[in-house]
Amino acid sequence: MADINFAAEQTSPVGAAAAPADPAEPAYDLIELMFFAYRAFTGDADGMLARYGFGRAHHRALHFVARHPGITVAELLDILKITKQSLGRVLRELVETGYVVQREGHADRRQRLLYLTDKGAKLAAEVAQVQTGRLMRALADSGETRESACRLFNGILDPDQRREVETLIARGDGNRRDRHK
Amino acid sequence: MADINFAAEQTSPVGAAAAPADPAEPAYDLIELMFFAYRAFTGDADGMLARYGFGRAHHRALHFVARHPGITVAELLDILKITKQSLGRVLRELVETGYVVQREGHADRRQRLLYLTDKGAKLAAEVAQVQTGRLMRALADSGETRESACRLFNGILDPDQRREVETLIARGDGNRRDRHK
DNA sequence: AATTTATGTCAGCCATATTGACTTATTCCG
DNA sequence: CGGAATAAGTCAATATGGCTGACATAAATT
Repeated sequence: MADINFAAEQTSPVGAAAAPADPAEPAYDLIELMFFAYRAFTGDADGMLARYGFGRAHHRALHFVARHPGITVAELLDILKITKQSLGRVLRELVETGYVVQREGHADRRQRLLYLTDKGAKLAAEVAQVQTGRLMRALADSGETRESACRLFNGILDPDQRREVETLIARGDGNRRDRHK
Repeated sequence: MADINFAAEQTSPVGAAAAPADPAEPAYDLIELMFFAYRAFTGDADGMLARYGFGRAHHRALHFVARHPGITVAELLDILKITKQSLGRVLRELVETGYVVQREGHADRRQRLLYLTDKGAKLAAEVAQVQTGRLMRALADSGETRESACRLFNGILDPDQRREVETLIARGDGNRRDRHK
């Protein structure tokens, strides 16, 4: 009780508002907006997947299999940065319920290549569509461009991860069946 | 096996690259950048707190107590959107290890007002500083302004949450002891 | 005095993650 | 060919952070 931090009571009388450009000043606005924004963002997927008895882990697996049809278990582990055991349970459930199928690798028959079933592709697309709606609305309401948003998010990554993530996203885009024009 | 989704193999021969302005097109770039960026962002706090035997839940409590000294348990629950039982465990550990103290409410003696100890304030500040560093580097590297980043994150929130979050952040800023100018 | 509110707590459950050890099938390599 | 390495799967135990439901206490409100 002797060492309570009386921050609130010790404020100086002169209150300056937002935007402290001082680099030593904690960017509480950005920190907290990140937290609340991400919670809202993942809430979309959480709610939709819960209706099928799945959790966040299932969604992540579903999403990246949707984006990289034929991905191997090892590659998926590398993206998600979880253990084989954790992914194993989730993947087994997705296979048992008919959202994902595994096929033997062509070149390397030890591999289990992952694909979505039609049912899985439909669910993944529905979730992606809702998330896209939220992000597009955010762009419209904020007046930001998609390019600037991408640059900002990319900048938040560790510098040595940026190239890797860019490549991954580009690779996913290359797997699209619905490319037009 | 009959209903595998052969998305990858069914692509049309004409591949258009990035930036589809089509609103019906899933914004996979933004969706995945959100995921990777948030993981990197929380990784900072996770790593630092783990050295003290704490997890992500402890960090969140610590952070919001730092920002709102004298906050009540009910208010903290409202911010974090978790149950009393979940917060209770985390809070007890933070109190037992001397990072948080509870004082009886002045007006309402049922309340337990939460404050950080000096030790707690130091840890919270250290984490906030590292997160701020990441976000400031993101702004610098992306060429975006802090204002545009805030607008974008705010836009990701549910529209009816935006005012509430803005108010919360402003209230936290009002509790700063280190306001200058 | 009765009710409501703020907080805390007990007990149990679930989801997601971890580590470590081990198996099986297959490929790679000397 | 045969041994080592690799891809995947599995068993068992553990930790964390959520949850529900039920209940207790003290203080405020009516």
